[in-house]
Amino acid sequence: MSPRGSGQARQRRATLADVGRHAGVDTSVVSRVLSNDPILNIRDETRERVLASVSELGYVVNAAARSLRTARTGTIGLFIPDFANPVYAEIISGAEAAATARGYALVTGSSGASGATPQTYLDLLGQGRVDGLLLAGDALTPAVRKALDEFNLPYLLLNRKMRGSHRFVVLDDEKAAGLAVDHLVELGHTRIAHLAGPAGADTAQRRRAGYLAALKQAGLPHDPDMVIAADYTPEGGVAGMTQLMKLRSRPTAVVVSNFAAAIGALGAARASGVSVPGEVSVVTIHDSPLAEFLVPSLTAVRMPLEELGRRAVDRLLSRRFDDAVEEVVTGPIELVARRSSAPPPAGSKRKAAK
Amino acid sequence: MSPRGSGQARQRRATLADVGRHAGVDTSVVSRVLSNDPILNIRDETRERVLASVSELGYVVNAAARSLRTARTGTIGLFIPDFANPVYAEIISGAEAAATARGYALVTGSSGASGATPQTYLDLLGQGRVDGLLLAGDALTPAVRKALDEFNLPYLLLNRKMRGSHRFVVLDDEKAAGLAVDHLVELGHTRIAHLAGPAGADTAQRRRAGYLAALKQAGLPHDPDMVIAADYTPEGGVAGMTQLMKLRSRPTAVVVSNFAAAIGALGAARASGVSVPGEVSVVTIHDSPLAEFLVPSLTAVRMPLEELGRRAVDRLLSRRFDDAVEEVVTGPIELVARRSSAPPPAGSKRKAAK
DNA sequence: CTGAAAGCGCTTACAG
DNA sequence: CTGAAAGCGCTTACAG
Repeated sequence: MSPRGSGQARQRRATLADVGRHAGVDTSVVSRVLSNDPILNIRDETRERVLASVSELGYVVNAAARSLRTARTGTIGLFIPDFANPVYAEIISGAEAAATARGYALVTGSSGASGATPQTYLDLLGQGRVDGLLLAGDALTPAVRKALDEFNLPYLLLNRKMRGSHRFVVLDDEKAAGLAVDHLVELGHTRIAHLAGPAGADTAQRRRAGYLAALKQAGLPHDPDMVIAADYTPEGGVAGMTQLMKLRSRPTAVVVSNFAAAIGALGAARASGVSVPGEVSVVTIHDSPLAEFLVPSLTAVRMPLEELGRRAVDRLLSRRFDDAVEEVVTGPIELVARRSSAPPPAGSKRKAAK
Repeated sequence: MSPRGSGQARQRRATLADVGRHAGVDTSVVSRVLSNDPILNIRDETRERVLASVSELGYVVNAAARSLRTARTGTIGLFIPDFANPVYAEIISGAEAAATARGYALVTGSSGASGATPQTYLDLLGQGRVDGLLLAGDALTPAVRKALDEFNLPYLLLNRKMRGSHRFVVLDDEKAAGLAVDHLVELGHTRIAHLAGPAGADTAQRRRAGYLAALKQAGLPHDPDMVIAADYTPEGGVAGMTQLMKLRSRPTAVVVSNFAAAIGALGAARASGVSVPGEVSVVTIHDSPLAEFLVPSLTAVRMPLEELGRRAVDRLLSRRFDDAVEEVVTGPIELVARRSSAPPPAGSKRKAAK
């Protein structure tokens, strides 16, 4: 392992040939026994002997040799922009479960880590280390796409649609935003703002669309001042909320597109002396174990992120490369009501009407 | 890639032989040109021709073939218990940077994911997919250890010491806890409690030791009632803080061993009607971008997690397998003072004395 | 049916 | 010095 000191040879691992010799059969027989080749005719007694040798010698297949021979690796890669985003923890969990269930290894890497330029990870992928790729966030740059096409490497966009690509698995972000709006409408709100995500983010666009559709459905007017792009960060939420609080006629409720931004929004409201939910209700998309512990605890729309990871792996593994995959995960989306949402203040109607 | 439909053969990728043919040289020459073999004597003109063919054919080395030949993979694995713990995001970031800088790929996996039993990932590792392993959390169970020894696979414990293992890279948790105590002592606190982590966690033990040492250093008595084991979760913090608030003679400050637990502790204080920092100050170990946005914002000891990841990779790659590695990362540890810590309430001296 | 052989794509010791 | 050949450890089509 050491770049220097090549010595210290690792104890040699048992090979198929070792097992064959030990059991007195050909290596091909061992291989077939281990892969349960239905064609193989072998006496039970011999099979037992082979298996005993395998376990006695501690034989484990050599992935490199198998992969060289079969041109498959049994590994799929998942690239995410940032391990710090808790959304991905759940996605990874589902993806790992699905990969494991199918006998694949899932390796996760970050496409934006310090020092890891896209080229770095492309080099790795181009070397045939994975059979397919799940790409979240902005991982599919034009350069990456070109390389994937060149390598003929199957891939699927995860939680992201992209112009010109017909291979993605996403959540029903429209519905999620709609649920948030519906909840606020039921509480009696009529002036509902939206802290949308960054302009470039495709999830943000779909949530925005869901917000607008739900407003329309409820017969509420759409005020463009009430929709503000905000980064998916606490700072983004602070900036957006601060702007909303400066409006002549303030919203009585805000649908925030992202949990981190919602934390910032709560902070900004507090800083401006605006009571939540007394003066303004806040609902966020994506729940988190922390939501319960914020002040006030945060009403959130829970998304089926594990299911998203699971479905993405399943689709990647079960489709031929050139098939289109355009799937919206149908897992349960539900609003978890907590303290940050309540009926609008008594005076708000009048205020809005003036 | 598809388990069914094997057809749809991927376009064949260029091999060394293709490049050699294209450039009119032997494959071995191509290999040597690409690896910059200093022994190789070749005319500049020929070298250019080879390189041109490489780029024209889009040749990329086949990792499986290289790995089979060299018995090395150029990959190291990092196993963490849980992607949802934000501490690991920073560690991964540092580890990826270090691995990339050394020409290695870092693949990250979770040892505790649903469905991924230890055996599952052991099988994968045993197949020779990585040259070495970084293990965080509880990943090194006795079974795992036995297997690693059997496979002669180099590994290093990350952020964890373990009885009987002399291969680890950890942070200076004692110092971190000490800084937290020192900060509170400077503010005038004399009754400083500790929400220690779970009994089994080695980081918890070291933080506890640092807490005790700092108390002693400050000449403060150690009250066993003031040290309470608490899970590294918001719920753990709630339970621990609730217990502390019931003490006859309450602490005026609490050093919490973990950020998630600190969030729970703040919640519990609020629920009990105890003002932070008015009645009790809270300091946590590990900073987070969220600390700023909690109510009150949370004083935290910032740890060099990226450096931990970086060092672990460096040590794993530069040591021979049987060398002992016992390293405490020396990166900067610093206390970030925010609103959750303040001088003790005026009456506290009297109260403590009664 | 079954065993022996070919060959996946590399790297590098070695014969010339 | 340099090119050709061996061989890493598998799997599987195929000859017998």
